[in-house]
Amino acid sequence: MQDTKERIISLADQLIKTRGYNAFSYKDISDPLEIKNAAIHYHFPTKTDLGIAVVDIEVERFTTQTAKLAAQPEDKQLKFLFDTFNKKNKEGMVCLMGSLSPDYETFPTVLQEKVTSMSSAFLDWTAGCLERGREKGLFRFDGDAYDRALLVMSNLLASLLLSRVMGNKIFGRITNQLLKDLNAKK
Amino acid sequence: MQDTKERIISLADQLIKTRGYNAFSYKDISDPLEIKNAAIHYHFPTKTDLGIAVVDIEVERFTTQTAKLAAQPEDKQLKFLFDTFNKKNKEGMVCLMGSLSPDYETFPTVLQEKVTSMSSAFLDWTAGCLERGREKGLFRFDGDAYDRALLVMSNLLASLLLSRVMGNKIFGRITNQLLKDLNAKK
DNA sequence: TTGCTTACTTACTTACAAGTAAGTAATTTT
DNA sequence: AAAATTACTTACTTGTAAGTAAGTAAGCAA
Repeated sequence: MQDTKERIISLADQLIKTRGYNAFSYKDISDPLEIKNAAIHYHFPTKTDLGIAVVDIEVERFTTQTAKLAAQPEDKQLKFLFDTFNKKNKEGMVCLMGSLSPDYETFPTVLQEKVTSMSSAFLDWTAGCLERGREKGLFRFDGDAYDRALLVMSNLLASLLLSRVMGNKIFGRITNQLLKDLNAKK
Repeated sequence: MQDTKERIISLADQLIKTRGYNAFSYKDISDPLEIKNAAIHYHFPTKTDLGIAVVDIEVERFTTQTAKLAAQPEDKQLKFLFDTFNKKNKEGMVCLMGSLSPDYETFPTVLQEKVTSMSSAFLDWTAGCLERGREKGLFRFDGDAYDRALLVMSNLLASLLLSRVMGNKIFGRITNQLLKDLNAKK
């Protein structure tokens, strides 16, 4: 029955990405899973513990997925990142960072630190990918790779947020233009 | 005593931009203003009514401010937009769009519509500014002006969110690179 | 000067979020 | 076979969010 725990995390993950951390309650999880709210407290004593688990799983998933792609050319690797966001957009979700960052100040320190280190992990990977890709002539951009990674991440993150408000075609318009700008050709 | 109403809106605006819509309560307003929560309900029967007022004021402020700048060259106009965001960053706030969009699905339709039309107003203005600026040779960018406005808005919005999580120097790194990219020179 | 409106307060209610204490059935360990 | 552990449920408690009904003091209007 260990998969109750995984189902709780998975539903919490969904709820955060669709409605936001401060807008979901244990009832939103216990009802669909047909368990009692105390069962959630058994696995995750506090909501913060659950939030931490969601962030940890997200980072793990990102780490294993990107590790699998490490041998591929950097433009393919970056495409994986865009595809991940595109999938979220189709599902009506925003990314975990986009959902958690506005609520950051309401979090206890332990959760804030998790969010910050998740953000670092994403940015470091993206910066590395862009840097190596530029060296190989796969990308063309000015300035520091880390600064460019900040721009790319912020565009991806915000494109999901704007899509939610302005309709989901917005996502493609932003990412297409973003990819064109990075493209080495011409 | 009409300014109680204005103080309520102003505090709600701050609370949304620092802690998020679903994380503040009438008590967070009534305590510092030294009034009773029922006094807020007198002016704003529901929390939705208060949210709508906050959005309306934001759009009004934007409209009057940009109208004042209409005669200036477009690069100065765009600088005003960046300065506005820079000010929020210094105050530890995110923008209203960045705060409200993740919670969008938890809003009743009337508030959703307000958020969407606020977003439209910002994007339309930015697209117009970029388009005219490009024609005059003040900006240099590829593609549709509206698509470019989407990129600029998404970078500004997300730079405040990322700054919150990664430290507020992030804002300058993103916006500097963004302005360099748009700059017509070289 | 009576009545109406404005801007509140007092004192509730209802609902629900978060968490806990104690118990239990099923499995695993010793 | 007894003891401990796992994965829960039952049945609470505490706190707070959102909203409301009824009252009131001050100002103005006829």
